[in-house]
Amino acid sequence: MRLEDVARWSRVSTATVSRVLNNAPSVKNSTRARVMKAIETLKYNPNLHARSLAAGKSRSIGIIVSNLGNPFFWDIYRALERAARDAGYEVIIANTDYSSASLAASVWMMLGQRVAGLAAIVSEMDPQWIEVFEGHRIPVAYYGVNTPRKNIFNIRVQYRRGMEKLISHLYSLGHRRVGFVGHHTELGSIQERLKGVLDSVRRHPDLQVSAVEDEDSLEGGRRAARALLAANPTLTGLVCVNDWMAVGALRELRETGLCVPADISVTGFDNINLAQFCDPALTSVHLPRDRIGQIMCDFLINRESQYQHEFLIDPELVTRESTGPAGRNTVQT
Amino acid sequence: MRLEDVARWSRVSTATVSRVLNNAPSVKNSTRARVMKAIETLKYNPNLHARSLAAGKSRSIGIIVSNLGNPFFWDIYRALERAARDAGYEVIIANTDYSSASLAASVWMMLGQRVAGLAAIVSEMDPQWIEVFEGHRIPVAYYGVNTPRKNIFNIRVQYRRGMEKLISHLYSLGHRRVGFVGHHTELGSIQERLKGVLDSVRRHPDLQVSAVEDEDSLEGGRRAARALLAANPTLTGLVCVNDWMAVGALRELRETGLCVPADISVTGFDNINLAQFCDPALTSVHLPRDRIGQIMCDFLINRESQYQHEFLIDPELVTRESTGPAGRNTVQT
DNA sequence: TTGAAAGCGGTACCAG
DNA sequence: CTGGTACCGCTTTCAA
Repeated sequence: MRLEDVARWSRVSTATVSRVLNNAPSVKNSTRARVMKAIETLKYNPNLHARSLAAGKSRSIGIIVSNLGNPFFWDIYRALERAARDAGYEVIIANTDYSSASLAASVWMMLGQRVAGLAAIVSEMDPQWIEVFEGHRIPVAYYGVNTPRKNIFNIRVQYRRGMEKLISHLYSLGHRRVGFVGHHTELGSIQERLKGVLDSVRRHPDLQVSAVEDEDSLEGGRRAARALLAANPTLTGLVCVNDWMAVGALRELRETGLCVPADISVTGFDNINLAQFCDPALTSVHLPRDRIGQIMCDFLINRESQYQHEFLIDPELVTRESTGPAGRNTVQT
Repeated sequence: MRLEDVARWSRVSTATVSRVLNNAPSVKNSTRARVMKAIETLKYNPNLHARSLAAGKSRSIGIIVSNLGNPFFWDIYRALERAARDAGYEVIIANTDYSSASLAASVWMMLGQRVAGLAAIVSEMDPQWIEVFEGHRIPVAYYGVNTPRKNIFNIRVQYRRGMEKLISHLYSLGHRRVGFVGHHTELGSIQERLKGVLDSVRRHPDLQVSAVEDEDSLEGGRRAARALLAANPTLTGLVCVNDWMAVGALRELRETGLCVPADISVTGFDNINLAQFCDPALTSVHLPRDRIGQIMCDFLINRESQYQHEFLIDPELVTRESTGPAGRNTVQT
């Protein structure tokens, strides 16, 4: 079923059918109706490849994320998709699993698809890619690029400030020995969170921090918590790189018989919905996923975002049940 | 940067470059090397649209799901993606949000993309689509199509058996008044779960069931639980259509001050990872997402699945902490 | 308001 | 082993 079939059926040229398909204004109503009917009865379905090849562009924007299984990314995707769809665009997703190889493949694919714009929400985004994109003239919205760069649209979360808020919160509750549950710490934006922790340490000389890393998953969080406690049984607080892993950590603590927050406090990051649904509800720091998704889409499509080149986010502390005064593990001096 | 540029640079014809790109065996090593180098230095990136238009097919398979935000669907997607990638295929995702309109759009898009195969894991899949697909000659793997049909590959979960296992489990623990947390009950496969519940009622005449529905989300589960308890304060058990909503329900119960399972038992469905990470861990029924994803992909790509036309799954009961003997709410007769 | 025809960037068949 | 060259299905001038 091709354009030509529809054209023949409705006794017009393919050009006219094409016009109808694209709502060109210059088509007589009667012919338009005839063509529409043909499309209908023939169940014609345009070949998107041919369409974007001929048009030289595709009505779709791409989004690459590290781990869609983590609700944080999912929320951003949702917001971006909604905005894109409202503007008449499709969204193509790619998941990288924090793998550089996978990222490369995804980027390649997006480029091959000739997406109209690309949202890169991957902590493993290597600066080299930025140049590749510039060469391709395709607008890209980044998330979490830390090295300042001119002429790129970047959403930068002030992780360190977020982490500092969390750490200060714990410190003021009397915690002096905390563990950090991280993941893929070699990566930029994540590294940033760890730095936030370490900075806070410097600020509070009597604070001891031990870090461990595992994969970004419930199981990863659980294993990390286990490792941390095994090496350091007297920890009174667990700072997790994100809520997703924190939920895993909570599970491990429960298993061990430790009560949160009576015996040990736990903090997350991102403030995903699940943070309110786990037990105890997680103290976290809020990242506006909806906003992020919208802004990125807005930039990609309209290209005239009111935010020049960088959009800064200062995460806000959200205190819930998982943090409390340092309890029985506290050294009695 | 087009094929022709590469051809010119390496002093060969576009045909040869194409051969190199597709690993055709009949290319002299020296020329292959030259072309490769050209591709490399020019940073040539093939236009996927042109490619699949010319080839008449695309190396990608599509997957349509109802709610990727629910880990159940995510797990299936992951398995399918892994299998597809191993076979050299890309995977295109589409999410429908349980909306028929959205489903139609997704199907249309997949058809337009000329996917090599399609996995439809949507409870709202209307039988009419099956005919559309047959007209398009594209292999489709369905999940949860209940009305028996010849010549389609379908993975059918015996929801009713699963539900019966859950209900029997509760019944044997002394529960006689249970609530059903459902969602979109007008849809086929979900309807099936509700039927499972109702069937069990018939089997146990003294069992009372009240049902409520809400959206498939943590919040939805929570609201449903609230509604159920408000209308029926003496329930001793909550049967949820899936784990995702069950986690939301657990939250509500905790809020209300009810202890699970001491005061009220809760069951899920799917046995997603999160079921082991929530508190209390959920009693559920296991659905092998990995297996499902693999089998679907296998069928789509190799088309000679050892499973003829239907793959039946009999969900297995997994007992955990969220269910126990009917407690204080039990009527003292 | 409509049609004819030249591409868009590849693929693949047919020669050589 | 390599080149020439019809398409693939649709968009988009340019004329009519």
